[in-house]
Amino acid sequence: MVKNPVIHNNHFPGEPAHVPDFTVGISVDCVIFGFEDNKLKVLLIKSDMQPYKDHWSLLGDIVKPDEDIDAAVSRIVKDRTGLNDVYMEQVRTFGEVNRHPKGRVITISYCSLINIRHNELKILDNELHWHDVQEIKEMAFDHKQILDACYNWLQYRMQEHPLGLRLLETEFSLRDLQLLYENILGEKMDRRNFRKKFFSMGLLIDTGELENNVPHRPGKLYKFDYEKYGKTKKKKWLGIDF
Amino acid sequence: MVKNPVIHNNHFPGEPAHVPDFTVGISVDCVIFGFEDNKLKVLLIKSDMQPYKDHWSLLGDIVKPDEDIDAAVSRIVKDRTGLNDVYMEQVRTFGEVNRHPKGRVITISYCSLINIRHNELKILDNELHWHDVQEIKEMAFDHKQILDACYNWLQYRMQEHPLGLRLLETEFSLRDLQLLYENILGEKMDRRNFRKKFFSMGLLIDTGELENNVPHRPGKLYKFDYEKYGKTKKKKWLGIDF
DNA sequence: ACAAAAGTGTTCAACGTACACCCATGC
DNA sequence: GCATGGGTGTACGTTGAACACTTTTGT
Repeated sequence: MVKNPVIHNNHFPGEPAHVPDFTVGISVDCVIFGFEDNKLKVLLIKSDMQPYKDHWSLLGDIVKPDEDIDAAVSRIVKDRTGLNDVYMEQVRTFGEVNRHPKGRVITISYCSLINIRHNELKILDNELHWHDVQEIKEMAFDHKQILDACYNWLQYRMQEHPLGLRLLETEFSLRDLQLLYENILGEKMDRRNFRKKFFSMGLLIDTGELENNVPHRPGKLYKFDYEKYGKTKKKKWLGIDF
Repeated sequence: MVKNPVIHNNHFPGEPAHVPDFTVGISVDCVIFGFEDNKLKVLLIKSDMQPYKDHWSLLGDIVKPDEDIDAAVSRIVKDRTGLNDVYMEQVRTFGEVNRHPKGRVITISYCSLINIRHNELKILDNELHWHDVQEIKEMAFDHKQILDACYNWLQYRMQEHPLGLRLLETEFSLRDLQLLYENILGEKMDRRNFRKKFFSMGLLIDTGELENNVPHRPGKLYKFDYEKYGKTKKKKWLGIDF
């Protein structure tokens, strides 16, 4: 499927002298995380390509020739979840020669975090739905490797930045927040220390509301102060502000 | 230069159903850092492509159709510096539609760290040489943006991991090490605290040698214990051990 | 009354930071 | 003997970790 794999120049340019005329496909693959029932979930569909038919696959597509990479990711997320302006970040590019059975395809992986209840799945072909990240063993292509990289990325990043909040409802209890951290990081935490740490950031707004329909003393509900957070000085990472 | 930009399917596959037949170029760009005269340096050549002719450019090349991405980077580094087995890491992929004047080219940027004295520059076309990172203002394509991302990456990473040592001679004084950190991070540090911190890692081997030809009391020379470092438990980051 | 989780402070250890003096060498 | 940087220790503040009891609500 690689056509005319001929390179027309060998002069070691500092940059390509022209676009070569062999075909390399560029795709993006989206690891869209959600959180529900105290479990980290990822949105997958079934592959219909041999030899991976019926294996689970990330949501991906070819990047169109006149489309920015981020735009391709936004398009996929929008088409599948109905959501615009989703939090997303490039994680890593995978391009082993034989990673794709139909030819050379290099894929740029992105991680997105969404609230699983504030979206509605669309284009439900190939059994699009949410899967427990912990249960996933095998996947099509090198998608397990990509998922692992994104999960690992999430674990690191959420220890430094309040990313995880995007997985929760806009109003949440500190219990919700702690369970989110405990489940994604895979470790129990001390409730007092956890609360202390979050309050000391000064970015939680007490809504005045309480949980309801809980069979115990209801906890306070908070919102995250995105406005204040936006004004705080942040370190840069790979040229991007957080 | 984009040929036949036609996509043959619109069925939202979880993966590309086949490699599309429009041409997208894939390149790698290498930010090869060195350190000399207390300055961080990067290896650049002049571009000979309009409209960037005579602008400085990173070392890059098209990824060959049967070549892994890492292999392309190794090839470029080897061809330019003569070095094998250089430390390198993928940083980020850049792919704006109009980033390249000759068509759609997506580039995967890598950062490499080498000892500027333990290599010999090869293929010296287009004024290949080392430049002070601090002095670089304008570059060809989006290469300034790539350089900034890699510099920022280096600043972060070297605060967590002893990467920077790869920029020094195999035997170095603590003064060398501190100057390296101060220059790359752009801040003065306390000598006693700096030494304490490095010694507490337990990864410096006293060679028994001393500096010579210095107009003051000579400092001890150390080696880094790569063997012991290799055995220490490390955290994972994007699926890669450090 | 009981079950379940909310809410709350203190102590200790580890770590980072600030800071000043004597020592060895070259000139 | 003087200039230059090498080499060292202590005190303090901040941060993260460990740890238990009272309060509020639903059943």
